[in-house]
Amino acid sequence: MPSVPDVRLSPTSYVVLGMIALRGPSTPYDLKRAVGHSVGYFWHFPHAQLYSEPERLTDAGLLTCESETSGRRRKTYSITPEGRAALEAWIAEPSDSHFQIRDPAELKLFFNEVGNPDDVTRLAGQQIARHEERIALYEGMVERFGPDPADNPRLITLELGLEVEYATLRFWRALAAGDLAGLRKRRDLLDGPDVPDGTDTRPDQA
Amino acid sequence: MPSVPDVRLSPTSYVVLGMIALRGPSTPYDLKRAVGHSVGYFWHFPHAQLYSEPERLTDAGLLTCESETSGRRRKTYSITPEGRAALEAWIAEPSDSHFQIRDPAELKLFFNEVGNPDDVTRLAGQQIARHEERIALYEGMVERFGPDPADNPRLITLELGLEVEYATLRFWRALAAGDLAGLRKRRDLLDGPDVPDGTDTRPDQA
DNA sequence: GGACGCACCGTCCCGCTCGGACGGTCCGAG
DNA sequence: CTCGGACCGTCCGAGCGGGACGGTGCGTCC
Repeated sequence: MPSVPDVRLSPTSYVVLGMIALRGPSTPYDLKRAVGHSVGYFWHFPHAQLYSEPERLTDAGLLTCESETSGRRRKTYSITPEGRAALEAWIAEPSDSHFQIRDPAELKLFFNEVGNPDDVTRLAGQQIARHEERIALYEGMVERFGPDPADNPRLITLELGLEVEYATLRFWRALAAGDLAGLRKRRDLLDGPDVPDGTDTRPDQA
Repeated sequence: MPSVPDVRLSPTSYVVLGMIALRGPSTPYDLKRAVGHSVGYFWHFPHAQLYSEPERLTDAGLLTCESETSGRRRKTYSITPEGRAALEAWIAEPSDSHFQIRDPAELKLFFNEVGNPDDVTRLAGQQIARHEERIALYEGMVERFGPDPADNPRLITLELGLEVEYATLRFWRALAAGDLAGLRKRRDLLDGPDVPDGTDTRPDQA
């Protein structure tokens, strides 16, 4: 196996690698569309990177590139055994970091003290609408593929997306209704009132 | 009111503005710590930006800067009326974008087909532990401040964080147990089995 | 059937982001 | 006084982000 120049593989790298592994040889534009209606829903990747990243990965020996000569300039990338190995290694290795939720609305909520109170109400209304829309979208997808995740393993991720969307929706509805206590109560109903496990990680100062 | 050179205000900008609005005059290091045990939990901001961003904002007239002369070089930033106005305007204005969940684990799950099946099991186990830890941390914070969000409006955001953490935890537990159907069932129990509202946004191709 | 219009596709650019390395500062212990 | 370690600030280089721009192919209309 030829030695691979060490490159930093970012999440973007793995998305490219993964998409090509799942779909077979692809052009950047293929990737753009594939990402756009799958992982793109919860993690946005700007399209320009889907052009530059495969180049990097080709240099690193994880992809090979075939340029079309006639007509529209177009490059088709395929995954190499090294690429597949790198992808599998990443999947198998323990995850390094906790998730991030990048939600401007959440920031606005946090800083709501400086605005005026009914900003929060408006914000909540907006978020409710937004998340309802998302849920309808996701539910539609589930419906079109059948509810059984065995049919399409990629749909498992959709289920996670739905769970999070519903949770967020519940939160904003409770906030709009001024009933956060009810939210907590319903949560306990599902999970039991006790904190799960509780390693004694001490929360730090706030 | 002096005219303000137009600058792009990013979420980072508003975090800086917001933190200074809430806390009063602060040094970048103050901001770093304040962010670190609040918004930093769900949206990571690299510390270097908390030094450079206030500079930008000062140029834009949204902050003022006072340098300490003696001892350690240190700059204390305060918010100007223009800064506060910009912040309030942002809070009031409708949110532009949907949240993003940047979770490497979610990506790994999506690409699980290419790895081997028990990678998923290991992943689930890891995530369960990770989220339980987080929940314990957050619950600890809630406890220290009392459960009544009226006591501290900043804690409302914590409640959202908890809701999302619990949802995610439920998902990974269900996945580990091989019972995603049960997950869906419990969700219906909370929200009713019907898709909320459903604007007829058609899901696109998959 | 040439000219036009528009969707499709690829590239470039520039400012910001990111994380880590590095260096200075303060304070307590030895 | 000196040393060490926590505290604090700056710098740098690679990567990200998103929008502008330009080319390509195809259908349409005169």
